[in-house]
Formats: sequence, structure tokens, C-alpha cells
Amino acid sequence: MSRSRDQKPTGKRDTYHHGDLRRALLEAGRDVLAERGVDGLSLREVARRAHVSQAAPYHHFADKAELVSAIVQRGFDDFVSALTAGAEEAGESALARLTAMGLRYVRFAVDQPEVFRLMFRPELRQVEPGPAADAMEAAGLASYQVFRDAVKAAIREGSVQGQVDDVALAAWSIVHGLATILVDGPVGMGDRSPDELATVVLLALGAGIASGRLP
Amino acid sequence: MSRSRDQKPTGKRDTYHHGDLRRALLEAGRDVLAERGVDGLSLREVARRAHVSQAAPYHHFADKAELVSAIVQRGFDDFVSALTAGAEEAGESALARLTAMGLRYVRFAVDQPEVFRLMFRPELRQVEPGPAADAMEAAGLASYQVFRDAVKAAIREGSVQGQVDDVALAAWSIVHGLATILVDGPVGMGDRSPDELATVVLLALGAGIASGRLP
DNA sequence: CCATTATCCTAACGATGTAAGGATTGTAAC
DNA sequence: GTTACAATCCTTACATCGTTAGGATAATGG
Repeated sequence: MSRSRDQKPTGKRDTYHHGDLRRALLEAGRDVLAERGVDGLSLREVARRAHVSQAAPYHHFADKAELVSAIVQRGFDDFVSALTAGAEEAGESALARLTAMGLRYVRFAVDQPEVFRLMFRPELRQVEPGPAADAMEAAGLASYQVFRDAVKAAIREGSVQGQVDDVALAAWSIVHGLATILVDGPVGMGDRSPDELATVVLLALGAGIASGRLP
Repeated sequence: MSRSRDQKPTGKRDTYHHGDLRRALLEAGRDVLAERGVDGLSLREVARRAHVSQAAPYHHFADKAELVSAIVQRGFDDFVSALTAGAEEAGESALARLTAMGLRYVRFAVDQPEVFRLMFRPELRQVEPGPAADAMEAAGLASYQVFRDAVKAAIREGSVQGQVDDVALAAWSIVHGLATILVDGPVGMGDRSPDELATVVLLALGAGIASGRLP
């Protein structure tokens, strides 16, 4: 009743009368996800951490799916940021930029495995068709576009040969595959670091898409 | 009370007094999984389909996790069978056999997406340490070994160059990545068939691991 | 200042995973 | 064949979850 009145230490409160619950729920959701994994992510637990009742989230998210979808969107945003940041660090060479993106891709997965898993899990994308679904779809496509553009630049640069979509698919596949294996894989990778493994894999593919032997 | 007495049309009944519930539960579990996906897979629903009470499964599986783990084991068995069958069809060339396995890999994922997803989902592998966990671990490793052996043969044959583990990781990554993208992917693949896409991707990698440019 | 609307809470429903205790049936020893 | 034992199954119950309904409170617009 009056408890929710004296809980402003969380920070800003720019929206309506209590606090900006939406953002608080999102943050709490990300925390729970990172701590307890996908199965431990319950709406009630999130509400608990935000110090609100179990039904309060329904004023900001239609579903649990919509909360999850918001977390996923945020994940894709960070993902795209990481990829582009990696590319910019890499300098001018389009091939080097592409490789750097691959490295960041794998690192992102290893650093935030739970978010990464959620991002590529379709049953969680079964949110009611609407703005939430569209936004998540767009976020996913955006990250693919960043990757595809880098491939296109490398082809234009001449350091890579082949059809854009073919090369992009191959590059996306091998990087996504490694990331998935490192995160989910039943097979241990010895004591080699993710960066090391990513380099190995990218070199293998790089030799292929640079060799001009593609149809 | 007397209903469970006259339900023998399901087939064999070689175990204890009612029917061989364990097998029936496994089959029902696979059905539910294929029909309603991972989220629709509940122990109670499985029990319902087997015409037993909700608590009956606990005499054959300690957990829901143990049922799932059994389904996953079965999945890995079928998976290994599919891979080796593909290899045998491919003839003598070790490289051709490796490629054929890649194709089967992707096909398996597309044909049985729900099972495939479960197979590579670690939070479902969080079953209590014990025989069930060990069996599932072994099943996963077995499928990797089949793949790795094919890589080793191709290297011995001379059609592929590089360290076994490096090449195996690259090959597994690109194939697993494509499979995952086709099954989970946020990005549509146009109207090209999985087989077509798998060929493209495998060629890209093949050119790399055959080029001798690997470190 | 007042009505409207947004936000939040309490209470409840159905579904789920799981445990406890009792009933029933197959197996085995006599 | 009868009797004891163990395996199998059922009913009941509890905590948790997602979600809805109806009522309280506080911010906003006129």
C-alpha cells in the first residue's frame, strides 16, 4: 500500500505515478535470465524483483511472450552494436572487418549465452502477430543485414568471391554454428578459448570463399 | 479401475502387469513433441495419451527431465543412423562420404525440428547426474565421433588438409549452423531447398579445407 | 475541481511438476 | 495353491506458474 511509495532508489521515474515499471521489469527480466536461465524466467519472479504484484506486468506487457520479446529485441540491439563495433576496430579491409564481426559474434554468444539462446529460439517468437512480433522480426533481420553488407563489401573489394547470398549464408552458418556449439554443444572443446576456435573456423571458411572455387 | 484392462490394442506387452508403459510413454512423448513442440510437452499430457494416471510415469522415469533425456537419446540414435546411412550410400570416396553426412545432418534437422532442437538444448540436459545423464552425454559424443572419423578418413585419403580437430570443428560448425538457421532462424531462406543450401555451404567449406591454405 | 484514465493490488482459475499413501497385480517361495 | 513381497498404478494434495476479473489509488485533462 504505502511501501511502493518509498522505493525510488532504483533511479529515474519519468513516466506515470509509481515508477517506470516497464524499464524495471525489463532489467529484472534480463537479470533473472542471466542468473537462472530460460526455465527460471517467470513473470512472477520478475514482478517480485521489481517489488510489484504479480499482475502488474500485464499493464506493460500483454504476455510473458511480450516481455521475452522485448528482452530479445534488446539482445539483438546489443548484438548489432557488438558486430559493428568489431568491424570499426578492424580498420579498412573489408575482409578483416568481416572476420572481426565473426569473432564478435562468437564472443557475444559466449558472454551472454542465455540471451543468445533466446534470440534464436522460434517458439518464443510465437507472440501474437502485432507490433511486438514485427519489432522482434525486424531486429533479427537487422543483424543479418549488417552481416550481409559486410560480405557484400568484401566481394566488392575483391578479397572474396561468390554470390553475396551464398557467401553470406556460409559465413553466417559457420559462425552461428560455432557459437551454438560453444553455448549448447554436447561436445567439449578441450581447453582452447572461443577466440582461438573462432579463428580456426573462420580461416577454414576464409580459405574457401577466397579460393574462387565456388560455383 | 477396469478400463486399463481392455486396452491392449497398442501392441506388445512384454513387461509387467499392465503394459510396457515405458515404451508407450516414450512414443507418446515423441508424438506430443512433434505435434505441439517443446512447450506443449508435458508429463501429464504424455500420461493422458498412454491412458494412465498423471503419476504413473514416475515409476519409469524419475523426472520429466529423464523422459526428455530418453527422447533425446533416441534422437541421437536416429541421428547417427541417418549419418552413417548417408555415408554408406555415398560410396568409397571419403570426401563424398563426408559431404553426404553433412547433407543428412541438415535433412535430419529439417525433418524433425523439434527433436533436433531438444538434442542440442543444454538446460534440458540438467538432469540429475546419473545413468540418464551419462547415457545422453554418450549419445551426443557418439554422433560427434562419427563425424570426426569421417573427417579423419578424408584427411588420410588426402582429399582434405589440416588438423583433424580443426577441420572437424569447422565442418561440424558450418553444418550445424545451417541446420540451426533453417530450424530456428529468424531469417528466411527464400525458396531454395535445404539440400540446395546445404550444398552451397558445404562447397564453400570444402573449397577451404581442400585448398591447403589452413595453418 | 471533477471525471477520466492509467497504474497497481488482491483473489481466483486452470495447468503443470512432483510427493505421499493406498490399492492392485504380477512374481516367487513355500 | 496359498502366501508374502515387490512392482505397478491410482487418488489426493501442494506449490508454482500464466492469466483474468474486479476493485482501489493516483495522475491527467477539462
